[in-house]
Amino acid sequence: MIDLKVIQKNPELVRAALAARHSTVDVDEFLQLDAKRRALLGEVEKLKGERNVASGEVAALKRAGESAEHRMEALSALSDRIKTLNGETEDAKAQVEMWLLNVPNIPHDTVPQGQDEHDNVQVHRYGQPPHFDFTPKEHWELGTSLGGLDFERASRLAGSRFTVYWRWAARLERALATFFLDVHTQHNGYTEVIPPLMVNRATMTGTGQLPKFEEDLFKLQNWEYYLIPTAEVPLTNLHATEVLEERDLPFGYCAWTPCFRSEAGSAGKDTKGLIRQHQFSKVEMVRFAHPEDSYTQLELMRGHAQDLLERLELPYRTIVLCTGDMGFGAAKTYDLEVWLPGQHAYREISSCSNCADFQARRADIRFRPQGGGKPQFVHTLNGSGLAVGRTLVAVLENGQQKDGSVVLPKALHPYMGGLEVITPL
RNA sequence: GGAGAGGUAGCGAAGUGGCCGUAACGCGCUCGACUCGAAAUCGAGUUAGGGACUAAUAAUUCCUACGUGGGUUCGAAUCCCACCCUCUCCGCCA
Repeated sequence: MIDLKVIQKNPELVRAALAARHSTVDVDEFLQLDAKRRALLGEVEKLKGERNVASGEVAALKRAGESAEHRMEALSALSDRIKTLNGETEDAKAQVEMWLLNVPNIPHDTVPQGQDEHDNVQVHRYGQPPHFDFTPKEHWELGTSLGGLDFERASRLAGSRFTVYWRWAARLERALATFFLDVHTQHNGYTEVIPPLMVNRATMTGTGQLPKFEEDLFKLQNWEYYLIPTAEVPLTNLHATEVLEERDLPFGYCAWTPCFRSEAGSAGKDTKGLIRQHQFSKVEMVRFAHPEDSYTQLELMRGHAQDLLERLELPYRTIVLCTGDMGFGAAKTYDLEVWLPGQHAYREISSCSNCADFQARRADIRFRPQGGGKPQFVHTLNGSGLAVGRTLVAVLENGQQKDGSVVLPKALHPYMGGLEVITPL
């Protein structure tokens, strides 16, 4: 949620920012709505003030043992008027809030202007796409023939966009996640968390999934619970409504959780393999930062994600998303794209965003300045570190040999019980 | 699922229709005194959100908030209804 005061004082800035994101939100309509709200509020507050004074007089009369009947009669009409006007004010306030909840974040100055993913800018690159003296296979072929991935049984159990992991694949998923968590907790100072995988509506609103993106979520029937689409949701909301201490900032949480996404609107996209699933696992990093420090923290967190790929010897590139391609809550986003030889393409494996105060404002996460003073909103950041299923894909496709076996990166050997090569059953 | 108790500031807690929300009292925190320094002690300060007026996130002033939402009333932390959450006991259960 962006700051109401920013829109009031600097509507031009907001208009420009929204245009850069192709948002169709109408700022002028909002300004009228808000003006109406304030006019109503001023009036109702004035009347409430009158009532408070008059009620005090009634109390004084009664204490003095005098009759207050005629005053009370007059007040009855005033109270009715307040009740009506108060209702109108509440309606106006709800409209203003709903508008604000549906407005995307304002991009940071350093974000490149652009229409869509073609205007994203590469900022970093690591490694070279490996050369194969045979035609590299795609991961679903490798995973299936090596007896690890089972798409057929998964679709029988559930439907499309699900996978059963057998044997080495199940172990590899667990190994990757454990490896990621170990690096985050032992080298990068993250605190490991196991959060709820189902959360309520307020939590989903806090990070920006609701009210705008309800169709992307799985919701339980007869329960006001949603399955989390990413651990960003529970981790960020861990401190909802809290006032943190400035000296504790910055700090970070990490969690390995399943993620559930309806993938509404991506019908036909990535229908084969592990790339786009209704259920996938991801290790997520979330950071809480001081507003003055959050872009430094974004670089740091992007480094944490990059480091994992380098430890796994996987070639990748990092791009900064342009204004037209950024997510709803982000002020700036880096995507890490890993090279997939089977697809002969770079594919997203991590997304690291600074949401600035956008989520903090929704979830009401503040910190108290050390010298005293009013609490301020913190800045929240989130990043994948990393998407586990997609990393498994990258490990398979990059490590494949001509005979169909897969050589595992050294960093994983201890996590795979010493296994170095995956060979057919 | 059954029975009971509770939800008030950073924490604990008092308050059962107006004199109690700039919220008693205690703890914590901040500043000051004492001290070589610290502890202890003493003193002062310490909720948030919104509106008006402003260059101001300054001063002033007003409104709102006692779990959430309704209701009764001239007036609700206090009375009534519904819901949420926490705790205790019982039942069930990985």
